[in-house]
Amino acid sequence: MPELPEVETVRRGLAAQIIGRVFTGISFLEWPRTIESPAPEELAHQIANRQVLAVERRAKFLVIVLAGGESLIVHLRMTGQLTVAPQASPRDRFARVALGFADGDELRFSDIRRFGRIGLYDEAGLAHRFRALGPEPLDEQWLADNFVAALARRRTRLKPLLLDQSFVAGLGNIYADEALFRAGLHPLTIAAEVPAERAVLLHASIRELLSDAINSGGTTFSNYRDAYGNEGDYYERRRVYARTDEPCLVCGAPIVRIVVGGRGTHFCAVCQPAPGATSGRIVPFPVRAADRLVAEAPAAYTVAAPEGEDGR
DNA sequence: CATTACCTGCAA
DNA sequence: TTGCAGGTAATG
Repeated sequence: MPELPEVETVRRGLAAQIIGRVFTGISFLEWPRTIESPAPEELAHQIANRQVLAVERRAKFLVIVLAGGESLIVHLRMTGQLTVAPQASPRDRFARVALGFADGDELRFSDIRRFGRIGLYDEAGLAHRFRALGPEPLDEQWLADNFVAALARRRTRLKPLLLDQSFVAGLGNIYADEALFRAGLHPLTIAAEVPAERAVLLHASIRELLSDAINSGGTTFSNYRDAYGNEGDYYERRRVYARTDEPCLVCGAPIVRIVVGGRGTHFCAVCQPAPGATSGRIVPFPVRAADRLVAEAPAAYTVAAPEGEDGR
Protein backbone atom coordinates (compact mmCIF):
# COMPACT_ATOMS: atom_id res chain seq x y z
CA MET A 1 0.00 0.00 0.00
CA PRO A 2 1.53 2.96 1.39
CA GLU A 3 3.90 5.48 0.05
CA LEU A 4 4.57 8.86 1.59
CA PRO A 5 1.14 10.41 0.89
CA GLU A 6 -0.72 7.42 2.31
CA VAL A 7 1.46 7.25 5.42
CA GLU A 8 1.07 10.99 5.92
CA THR A 9 -2.70 10.63 5.64
CA VAL A 10 -2.70 7.83 8.20
CA ARG A 11 -0.47 9.96 10.42
CA ARG A 12 -2.94 12.82 10.44
CA GLY A 13 -5.89 10.59 11.22
CA LEU A 14 -3.99 8.79 13.90
CA ALA A 15 -2.75 11.97 15.54
CA ALA A 16 -6.32 13.20 15.80
CA GLN A 17 -7.36 9.99 17.53
CA ILE A 18 -4.60 8.85 19.86
CA ILE A 19 -2.62 11.82 21.14
CA GLY A 20 -3.08 11.98 24.90
CA ARG A 21 -4.13 8.35 25.27
CA VAL A 22 -2.23 5.96 27.51
CA PHE A 23 -1.14 2.49 26.46
CA THR A 24 -1.59 -0.49 28.73
CA GLY A 25 0.19 -3.16 26.68
CA ILE A 26 -0.54 -5.65 23.91
CA SER A 27 -4.23 -6.51 23.73
CA PHE A 28 -4.02 -8.87 20.75
CA LEU A 29 -1.18 -10.80 19.14
CA GLU A 30 -1.98 -13.03 16.19
CA TRP A 31 1.39 -12.67 14.42
CA PRO A 32 4.26 -12.01 16.84
CA ARG A 33 6.74 -11.55 14.00
CA THR A 34 5.05 -8.21 13.33
CA ILE A 35 6.95 -6.90 16.34
CA GLU A 36 10.51 -6.48 15.15
CA SER A 37 11.96 -5.20 18.41
CA PRO A 38 12.02 -5.72 21.31
CA ALA A 39 10.37 -9.08 22.15
CA PRO A 40 6.57 -8.71 22.43
CA GLU A 41 6.51 -9.17 26.23
CA GLU A 42 9.22 -6.58 26.60
CA LEU A 43 7.44 -4.13 24.31
CA ALA A 44 4.19 -4.65 26.20
CA HIS A 45 5.97 -3.90 29.46
CA GLN A 46 7.73 -0.84 28.05
CA ILE A 47 4.64 0.86 26.64
CA ALA A 48 2.45 0.24 29.68
CA ASN A 49 1.31 3.50 31.29
CA ARG A 50 2.95 5.55 28.56
CA GLN A 51 1.06 8.46 27.06
CA VAL A 52 1.12 9.29 23.36
CA LEU A 53 2.67 12.73 22.90
CA ALA A 54 2.77 12.99 19.11
CA VAL A 55 2.41 11.08 15.87
CA GLU A 56 5.10 11.88 13.35
CA ARG A 57 6.31 10.47 10.04
CA ARG A 58 9.74 9.72 8.66
CA ALA A 59 9.75 8.44 5.09
CA LYS A 60 7.15 5.66 5.11
CA PHE A 61 7.43 5.08 8.86
CA LEU A 62 4.88 6.28 11.37
CA VAL A 63 6.48 7.41 14.60
CA ILE A 64 4.33 7.38 17.72
CA VAL A 65 6.20 9.41 20.29
CA LEU A 66 5.64 8.28 23.87
CA ALA A 67 6.19 10.14 27.11
CA GLY A 68 9.53 9.07 28.50
CA GLY A 69 11.53 9.38 25.30
CA GLU A 70 10.80 6.18 23.42
CA SER A 71 8.86 5.88 20.19
CA LEU A 72 6.78 3.20 18.58
CA ILE A 73 7.38 2.97 14.87
CA VAL A 74 5.06 1.29 12.38
CA HIS A 75 5.86 0.37 8.80
CA LEU A 76 2.79 -0.67 6.82
CA ARG A 77 4.76 -2.22 3.96
CA MET A 78 2.27 -3.47 1.37
CA THR A 79 -1.02 -4.07 3.13
CA GLY A 80 -0.81 -2.78 6.69
CA GLN A 81 -3.66 -0.76 8.18
CA LEU A 82 -4.00 1.06 11.48
CA THR A 83 -7.32 1.83 13.12
CA VAL A 84 -8.64 2.64 16.57
CA ALA A 85 -11.56 0.67 17.99
CA PRO A 86 -12.93 -0.68 21.27
CA GLN A 87 -11.07 -3.78 22.40
CA ALA A 88 -14.42 -5.52 22.71
CA SER A 89 -15.45 -4.85 19.11
CA PRO A 90 -14.90 -7.57 16.50
CA ARG A 91 -11.51 -7.54 14.79
CA ASP A 92 -11.24 -8.18 11.08
CA ARG A 93 -9.74 -11.47 9.92
CA PHE A 94 -6.41 -9.84 9.08
CA ALA A 95 -5.81 -8.32 12.50
CA ARG A 96 -2.24 -9.14 13.55
CA VAL A 97 -1.46 -7.01 16.59
CA ALA A 98 -3.35 -4.58 18.78
CA LEU A 99 -2.00 -2.26 21.45
CA GLY A 100 -4.46 -1.54 24.25
CA PHE A 101 -5.30 1.86 25.65
CA ALA A 102 -6.33 2.50 29.24
CA ASP A 103 -9.70 3.83 28.06
CA GLY A 104 -10.72 0.45 26.63
CA ASP A 105 -9.92 1.15 22.98
CA GLU A 106 -6.99 -0.33 21.11
CA LEU A 107 -4.71 0.59 18.24
CA ARG A 108 -5.24 -2.18 15.73
CA PHE A 109 -2.76 -3.30 13.13
CA SER A 110 -4.27 -5.38 10.34
CA ASP A 111 -2.11 -6.70 7.55
CA ILE A 112 -3.16 -9.16 4.86
CA ARG A 113 0.36 -10.06 3.78
CA ARG A 114 2.00 -9.88 7.20
CA PHE A 115 4.91 -7.80 5.88
CA GLY A 116 4.29 -4.84 8.17
CA ARG A 117 6.43 -4.20 11.24
CA ILE A 118 6.14 -2.48 14.61
CA GLY A 119 9.05 -1.58 16.86
CA LEU A 120 9.91 0.37 19.97
CA TYR A 121 13.12 2.40 20.08
CA ASP A 122 14.78 5.00 22.21
CA GLU A 123 16.26 8.07 20.60
CA ALA A 124 19.54 6.43 19.68
CA GLY A 125 17.81 3.29 18.47
CA LEU A 126 15.52 5.35 16.26
CA ALA A 127 18.43 7.21 14.73
CA HIS A 128 20.09 3.90 13.97
CA ARG A 129 16.90 2.41 12.55
CA PHE A 130 16.54 5.43 10.24
CA ARG A 131 20.21 5.83 9.41
CA ALA A 132 19.85 4.73 5.79
CA LEU A 133 16.97 7.07 4.95
CA GLY A 134 17.55 9.94 2.57
CA PRO A 135 16.00 13.41 2.65
CA GLU A 136 12.28 14.11 3.09
CA PRO A 137 11.03 15.43 -0.24
CA LEU A 138 8.48 17.75 1.36
CA ASP A 139 11.01 19.20 3.74
CA GLU A 140 12.06 22.77 3.02
CA GLN A 141 15.63 21.58 3.41
CA TRP A 142 15.27 19.41 0.32
CA LEU A 143 16.70 21.86 -2.18
CA ALA A 144 16.63 21.60 -5.95
CA ASP A 145 20.32 22.41 -6.13
CA ASN A 146 21.24 19.44 -3.99
CA PHE A 147 18.91 17.14 -5.89
CA VAL A 148 20.35 18.18 -9.24
CA ALA A 149 23.87 17.62 -7.98
CA ALA A 150 22.94 14.23 -6.53
CA LEU A 151 21.41 13.11 -9.82
CA ALA A 152 24.53 14.16 -11.68
CA ARG A 153 26.59 11.81 -9.54
CA ARG A 154 24.57 8.67 -10.37
CA ARG A 155 24.87 6.45 -13.42
CA THR A 156 21.79 4.42 -12.52
CA ARG A 157 18.36 4.58 -14.15
CA LEU A 158 15.86 7.06 -12.82
CA LYS A 159 13.11 4.64 -11.85
CA PRO A 160 15.13 2.50 -9.43
CA LEU A 161 16.84 5.63 -8.14
CA LEU A 162 13.55 7.25 -7.19
CA LEU A 163 12.57 4.06 -5.38
CA ASP A 164 15.84 4.08 -3.43
CA GLN A 165 14.86 5.31 0.04
CA SER A 166 18.40 6.45 0.74
CA PHE A 167 18.28 8.79 -2.26
CA VAL A 168 14.89 10.35 -1.54
CA ALA A 169 12.64 8.95 1.17
CA GLY A 170 8.99 8.24 0.57
CA LEU A 171 8.42 7.55 -3.10
CA GLY A 172 7.15 4.11 -4.08
CA ASN A 173 6.10 2.48 -7.30
CA ILE A 174 3.04 4.61 -8.00
CA TYR A 175 4.56 7.98 -7.28
CA ALA A 176 7.88 7.21 -8.96
CA ASP A 177 6.00 6.59 -12.21
CA GLU A 178 3.79 9.62 -11.71
CA ALA A 179 6.72 11.92 -10.94
CA LEU A 180 8.61 10.84 -14.06
CA PHE A 181 5.53 11.43 -16.16
CA ARG A 182 5.05 14.91 -14.78
CA ALA A 183 8.65 15.74 -15.52
CA GLY A 184 8.57 14.20 -19.01
CA LEU A 185 11.38 11.79 -18.19
CA HIS A 186 11.69 8.20 -19.42
CA PRO A 187 12.14 5.77 -16.51
CA LEU A 188 15.26 4.24 -18.09
CA THR A 189 17.07 7.56 -18.40
CA ILE A 190 20.48 7.54 -16.72
CA ALA A 191 20.31 10.00 -13.86
CA ALA A 192 23.55 11.78 -14.72
CA GLU A 193 22.28 12.39 -18.24
CA VAL A 194 19.27 14.42 -17.18
CA PRO A 195 19.80 18.06 -18.13
CA ALA A 196 19.93 20.33 -15.09
CA GLU A 197 16.78 22.26 -15.97
CA ARG A 198 14.89 19.01 -16.37
CA ALA A 199 16.22 17.78 -13.05
CA VAL A 200 14.84 20.95 -11.46
CA LEU A 201 11.49 20.12 -13.04
CA LEU A 202 11.64 16.61 -11.60
CA HIS A 203 12.34 18.05 -8.17
CA ALA A 204 9.34 20.36 -8.41
CA SER A 205 7.21 17.56 -9.86
CA ILE A 206 7.91 15.30 -6.92
CA ARG A 207 6.87 17.97 -4.44
CA GLU A 208 3.72 18.93 -6.30
CA LEU A 209 2.76 15.33 -6.83
CA LEU A 210 3.17 14.35 -3.20
CA SER A 211 1.30 17.44 -2.04
CA ASP A 212 -1.54 16.79 -4.47
CA ALA A 213 -1.74 13.18 -3.39
CA ILE A 214 -1.85 14.09 0.29
CA ASN A 215 -4.60 16.56 -0.45
CA SER A 216 -6.51 13.70 -2.05
CA GLY A 217 -6.00 11.45 0.96
CA GLY A 218 -3.53 9.22 -0.89
CA THR A 219 -4.10 6.45 -3.43
CA THR A 220 -6.33 3.41 -2.94
CA PHE A 221 -6.33 0.81 -5.65
CA SER A 222 -7.04 -2.16 -3.47
CA ASN A 223 -6.13 -2.42 0.18
CA TYR A 224 -5.07 1.00 1.41
CA ARG A 225 -7.27 2.67 4.01
CA ASP A 226 -6.50 5.61 6.29
CA ALA A 227 -6.76 5.60 10.09
CA TYR A 228 -10.54 5.96 9.84
CA GLY A 229 -10.90 3.13 7.31
CA ASN A 230 -11.45 5.52 4.41
CA GLU A 231 -10.04 5.16 0.91
CA GLY A 232 -7.85 7.77 -0.78
CA ASP A 233 -8.91 9.59 -3.95
CA TYR A 234 -5.66 9.99 -5.81
CA TYR A 235 -6.13 6.83 -7.86
CA GLU A 236 -8.63 8.69 -10.02
CA ARG A 237 -6.13 11.48 -10.56
CA ARG A 238 -3.16 9.38 -11.53
CA ARG A 239 -1.78 9.83 -15.03
CA VAL A 240 0.11 6.63 -15.79
CA TYR A 241 0.24 4.08 -12.99
CA ALA A 242 -1.86 0.99 -13.84
CA ARG A 243 -3.16 2.70 -17.01
CA THR A 244 -1.47 0.26 -19.40
CA ASP A 245 -2.84 0.62 -22.95
CA GLU A 246 -5.12 3.46 -21.90
CA PRO A 247 -4.61 6.79 -23.69
CA CYS A 248 -2.14 9.28 -22.31
CA LEU A 249 -4.14 12.14 -20.81
CA VAL A 250 -1.84 14.61 -22.53
CA CYS A 251 -1.22 13.21 -26.01
CA GLY A 252 -3.47 10.17 -26.38
CA ALA A 253 -0.71 7.66 -27.02
CA PRO A 254 -1.20 4.34 -25.20
CA ILE A 255 0.49 4.10 -21.83
CA VAL A 256 3.25 1.51 -21.91
CA ARG A 257 4.13 -0.96 -19.17
CA ILE A 258 7.62 -2.38 -18.85
CA VAL A 259 9.48 -4.03 -15.98
CA VAL A 260 12.37 -2.09 -14.46
CA GLY A 261 14.25 -3.45 -11.50
CA GLY A 262 11.54 -6.03 -11.11
CA ARG A 263 8.81 -3.42 -10.74
CA GLY A 264 5.98 -2.71 -13.14
CA THR A 265 6.73 0.66 -14.71
CA HIS A 266 4.24 2.80 -16.60
CA PHE A 267 4.94 5.72 -18.89
CA CYS A 268 3.99 7.54 -22.08
CA ALA A 269 6.54 6.84 -24.79
CA VAL A 270 5.69 10.13 -26.49
CA CYS A 271 5.66 12.49 -23.52
CA GLN A 272 8.60 10.66 -21.94
CA PRO A 273 10.86 9.92 -24.89
CA ALA A 274 13.57 7.32 -24.42
CA PRO A 275 17.06 8.70 -24.14
CA GLY A 276 18.37 9.01 -27.66
CA ALA A 277 14.99 8.18 -29.17
CA THR A 278 14.78 8.65 -32.92
CA SER A 279 11.05 8.25 -33.15
CA GLY A 280 8.28 9.75 -31.14
CA ARG A 281 7.44 13.36 -30.64
CA ILE A 282 10.10 14.89 -28.52
CA VAL A 283 8.64 17.78 -26.65
CA PRO A 284 10.86 19.85 -24.41
CA PHE A 285 8.52 20.39 -21.48
CA PRO A 286 5.59 18.33 -22.71
CA VAL A 287 3.45 17.87 -19.68
CA ARG A 288 3.16 21.40 -18.45
CA ALA A 289 1.09 23.22 -21.03
CA ALA A 290 -0.79 20.22 -22.32
CA ASP A 291 -1.75 19.07 -18.88
CA ARG A 292 -4.58 21.57 -18.86
CA LEU A 293 -6.36 18.94 -20.92
CA VAL A 294 -6.70 16.82 -17.83
CA ALA A 295 -9.92 17.43 -16.02
CA GLU A 296 -9.35 18.90 -12.60
CA ALA A 297 -5.62 18.85 -13.07
CA PRO A 298 -3.90 20.88 -10.43
CA ALA A 299 -2.97 24.23 -11.92
CA ALA A 300 0.68 23.84 -11.17
CA TYR A 301 3.60 22.66 -13.26
CA THR A 302 5.21 25.97 -12.63
CA VAL A 303 8.81 25.01 -12.36
CA ALA A 304 9.40 28.28 -10.61
CA ALA A 305 11.10 28.57 -7.29
CA PRO A 306 12.76 25.32 -6.34
CA GLU A 307 12.14 26.04 -2.70
CA GLY A 308 9.23 27.19 -0.69
CA GLU A 309 6.25 25.72 -2.47
CA ASP A 310 5.94 23.04 0.11
CA GLY A 311 3.15 20.70 1.13
CA ARG A 312 2.83 20.04 4.80
C1' DC B 1 22.35 -5.24 -11.06
C1' DA B 2 19.12 -9.22 -10.79
C1' DT B 3 16.92 -12.61 -8.00
C1' DT B 4 14.85 -14.43 -3.89
C1' DA B 5 12.50 -14.17 0.28
C1' DC B 6 8.89 -12.63 3.15
C1' DC B 7 3.09 -13.42 2.74
C1' DT B 8 -1.77 -13.47 1.00
C1' DG B 9 -5.50 -12.49 -2.16
C1' DC B 10 -7.29 -11.84 -6.48
C1' DA B 11 -7.96 -11.67 -11.46
C1' DA B 12 -6.93 -13.57 -15.85
C1' DT C 1 -2.63 -22.27 -12.29
C1' DT C 2 -0.01 -18.38 -13.15
C1' DG C 3 1.17 -13.82 -12.50
C1' DC C 4 0.75 -9.71 -10.18
C1' DA C 5 0.31 -6.36 -6.18
C1' DG C 6 1.56 -0.03 -2.61
C1' DG C 7 7.92 -2.55 0.25
C1' DT C 8 12.26 -3.83 1.86
C1' DA C 9 16.19 -6.86 3.16
C1' DA C 10 19.26 -10.31 1.99
C1' DT C 11 21.91 -12.81 -1.33
C1' DG C 12 24.72 -13.88 -5.70
